[in-house]
Amino acid sequence: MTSPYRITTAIHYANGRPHIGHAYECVAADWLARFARLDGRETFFLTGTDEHGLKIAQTAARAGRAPAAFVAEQAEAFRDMMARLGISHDRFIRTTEAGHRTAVQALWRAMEANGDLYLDRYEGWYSVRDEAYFDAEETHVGEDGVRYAPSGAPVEWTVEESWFFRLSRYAGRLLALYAERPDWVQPPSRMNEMRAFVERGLKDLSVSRTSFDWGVPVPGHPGHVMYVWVDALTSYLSPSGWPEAGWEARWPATVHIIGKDITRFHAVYWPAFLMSAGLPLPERIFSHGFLLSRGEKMSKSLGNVVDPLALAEAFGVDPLRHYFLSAIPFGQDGEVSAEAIVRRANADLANDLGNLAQRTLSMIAKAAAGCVPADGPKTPEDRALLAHLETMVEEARAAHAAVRPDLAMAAIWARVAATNAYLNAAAPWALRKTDPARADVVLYHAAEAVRQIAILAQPAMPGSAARLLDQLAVPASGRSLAGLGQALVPGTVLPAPQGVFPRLSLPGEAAT
RNA sequence: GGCGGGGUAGCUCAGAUGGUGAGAGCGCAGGAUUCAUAACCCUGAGGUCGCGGGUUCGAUCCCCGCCCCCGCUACCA
Repeated sequence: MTSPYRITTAIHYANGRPHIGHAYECVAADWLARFARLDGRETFFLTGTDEHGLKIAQTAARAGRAPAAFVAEQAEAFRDMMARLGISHDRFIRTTEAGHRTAVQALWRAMEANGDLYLDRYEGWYSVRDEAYFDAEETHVGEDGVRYAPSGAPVEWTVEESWFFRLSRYAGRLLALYAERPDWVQPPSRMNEMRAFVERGLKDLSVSRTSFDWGVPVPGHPGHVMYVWVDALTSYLSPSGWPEAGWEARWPATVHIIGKDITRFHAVYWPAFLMSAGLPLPERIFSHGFLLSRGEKMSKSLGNVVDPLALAEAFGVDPLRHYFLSAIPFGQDGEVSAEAIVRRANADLANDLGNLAQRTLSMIAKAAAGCVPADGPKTPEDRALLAHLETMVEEARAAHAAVRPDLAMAAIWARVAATNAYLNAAAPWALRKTDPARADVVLYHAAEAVRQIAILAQPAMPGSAARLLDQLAVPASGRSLAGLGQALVPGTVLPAPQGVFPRLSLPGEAAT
């Protein structure tokens, strides 16, 4: 009944430091992976760094470093960020690993054996700074007589011997794939773009470079290094051990989580490579949006760059994760600011969930002698609350299947609000004086709600949710989705309640 | 230029195969309450559903035109 769940983030280009976009993608993928594990699925969560290419060689050279040492340091920076954000990847792949190189070369040979690779010449206007060729129409000749790329970098006519991949062969098969599985790429707008791109016709793809050597060598052709995307995309496959036996346990991926800017590489080139090599395709590509600051893409020149680790440091990892997952419809661009994170954390975490847990647990501590109170005859209100809780997991599963953490969060918070309303209506603090047995029943149900909510909250906020479950004395064995049915046992001794979600304030603002 | 998506409450968004008073969360205001993290709960304020035409008994949802925003339009990643 449970199928394996294999998820990847994009492979992070090791040319720069980790930024908030990497953090966002990692947190989203982490939520998906943790949810799958919680649901009892065998999960393989892969992330890593893309460490080859001319730009990295150049950046390393500028820093006076050997490329290998430079990328090792960069990879550490990514690992460190992930550790600090609580990312639960099972494998961190680096494209400079020997095993990866072996897999890339094996993929190359497989494509070659299928007749999809041929040696030719690539020529055009090349910009060294952009590391790219441009069509003549894209360039312009300046007043100084020099021809420039759109970026403003000078270009020169360059002829390079290059291997080509017969991408043109695959247009029909790609269109058939898109037609058969319209949700193969999500959101739908990205699928439309990919279909339009392929319908315009595909040219063969230059897949080797002779202008630098920091990459995977083309087998049998010294002087040629593989185009970085052949190398990078294969990093999703190489951790499986392919082409050695046993790779089927780790491939194909259930979903690739990527940024919208690299959709084409994943939705066109990658399936074509795999088709050529006779390998199964990933089951889905999900392109998320960008994080914006003050309505614009972050850039150093605008001075609106937001550092993810600084945010985690200032406000806590879980509030940051909660913001990423709940505040932004996954797939769309979203705004990030300290103000927005604080507002969200105070509204959802401190006021709603934190306060719900605190009022429930402190009433139990005071009135029920610190034990799970006794259950009893149920009123229609009790049944309504329980019924509402019971549908929470299916809503969350549907959101997970749709790769929409935001919808799962909305489903959970609907129960938080319902439980607060239930408590207000039942008023156990008043009942305590008139009908203590009934007060116990109400508190029992409130505690049950907190338990179930905390279980579902674990993928988003592992640390905070665990603290809630600790306070309800929920055993480790009862914290999975399968454990949702294990109701609290009256009489269980509970630890003294402690606030889990403090109210936040902006730096410089008086705490209230 | 071509193709695609979008313009709905202060903000972020949902929604209606055309028809009782257009929704949610946040924010804001008022009320109630005091178990709780000045939190929770209730109520509310009224947004010409981008602009102008058309079709229709009736359109914000259909058609036409216009304005604006965004994405894609291949070999940087």
